[in-house]
Amino acid sequence: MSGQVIAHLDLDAFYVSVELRRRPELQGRPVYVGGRHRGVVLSASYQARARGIRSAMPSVTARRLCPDAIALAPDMEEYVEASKAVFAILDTVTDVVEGASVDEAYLDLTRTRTRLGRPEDVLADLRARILGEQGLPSSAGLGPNPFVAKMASREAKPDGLLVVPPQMVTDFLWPLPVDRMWGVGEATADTLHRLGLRTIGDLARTLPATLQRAFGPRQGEKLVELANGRDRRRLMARRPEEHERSIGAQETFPVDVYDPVIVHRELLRLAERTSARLRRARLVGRTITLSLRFANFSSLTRSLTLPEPTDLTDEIHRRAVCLYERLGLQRARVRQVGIRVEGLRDASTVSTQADLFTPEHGWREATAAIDRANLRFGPHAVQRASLTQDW
DNA sequence: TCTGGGGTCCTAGGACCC
DNA sequence: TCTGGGGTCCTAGGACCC
Repeated sequence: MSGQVIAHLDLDAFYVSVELRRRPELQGRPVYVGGRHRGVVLSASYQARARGIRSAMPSVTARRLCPDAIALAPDMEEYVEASKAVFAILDTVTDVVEGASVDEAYLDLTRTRTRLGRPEDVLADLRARILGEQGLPSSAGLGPNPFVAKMASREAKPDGLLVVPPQMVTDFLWPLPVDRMWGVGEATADTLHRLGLRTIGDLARTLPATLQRAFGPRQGEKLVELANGRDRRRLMARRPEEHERSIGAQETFPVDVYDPVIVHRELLRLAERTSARLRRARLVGRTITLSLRFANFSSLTRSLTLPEPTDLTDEIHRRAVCLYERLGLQRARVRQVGIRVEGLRDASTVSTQADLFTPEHGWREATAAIDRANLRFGPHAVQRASLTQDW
């Protein structure tokens, strides 16, 4: 295990940085990218953060905190393009680039020294190229494993580089507050605080059995391992979308909805989005999950597993509606609905023979035609009639 | 007009099978 | 007369990440 050299590279305020490339006049101002209606802040400039704006904060709260901040609507296509360009730069350094999301990646630099020189110089050069060629600032961390590299890049932000040699790992980690640790969210932090544990060092020195009682065997052990700077995970050379285990879509209504007819129609839209993505990825899935969030923010999920996997809009929609109807909701105020398909397999491994003798056959042909038309003429060129009606 | 949308992984109970 | 044990699948929920 020893001797690994892992880097983590993370683009700073990614969505905002992409926007600033094309609107340089906003540089230095409090700017955030966020959903407009019932949305949250997706990315905030450091000037906006100085005014208290944080990602995942409701947009209305951001506006209240800083009325003169500039709010921008997200442009995901642009961000995905920028992300691809950055990954192309990372690919020039090593074969082992593990994309963790659109704006961060792990790189294995264990074997690049003879070819490229010191890892910290490689990283400095990468950051300079990403800034020079793409106009995007980034931060990077270097450590003996992915977790330490990630923590290092986090502490290096913004626009920094932090190297944590193996013998410095505990000196680096242990003074940090537990809630800064990757893998510790709000719920875990609350429990740790109740146990009197405030720093990662406190956590590292706690008996594993104590943590396993509080968090379960796996999570308890994981916390102790990470707090001690140990992470045995091996990187995989791939993009995040290359190992998808589920595909889904969800939508929050502009206003809470009572009418089941509106929910049914939204489920059709979501089934269409989900199944189109399945087909594009040439995947089929067996388990269909319906999720609901209500006005009071409580939520539930219901799922069912089909005998054979599917990628058909109609099948997914029908099952989702069935799950919804089975709940027997009366006058529920629905805030959000979602559909997710899991148990994914390569579509080519699944026989479609049976379809030839079932009514589904016609649907498969029709669906393929709709997908082709939408590819050529845009996503909404061909839609089911019930989606084109007004509410 | 508080609280998105895309995901991953873990837990836990019951069914079912050998 | 109490009634094993393990593995896998299914379902529901929850924590976490960006």
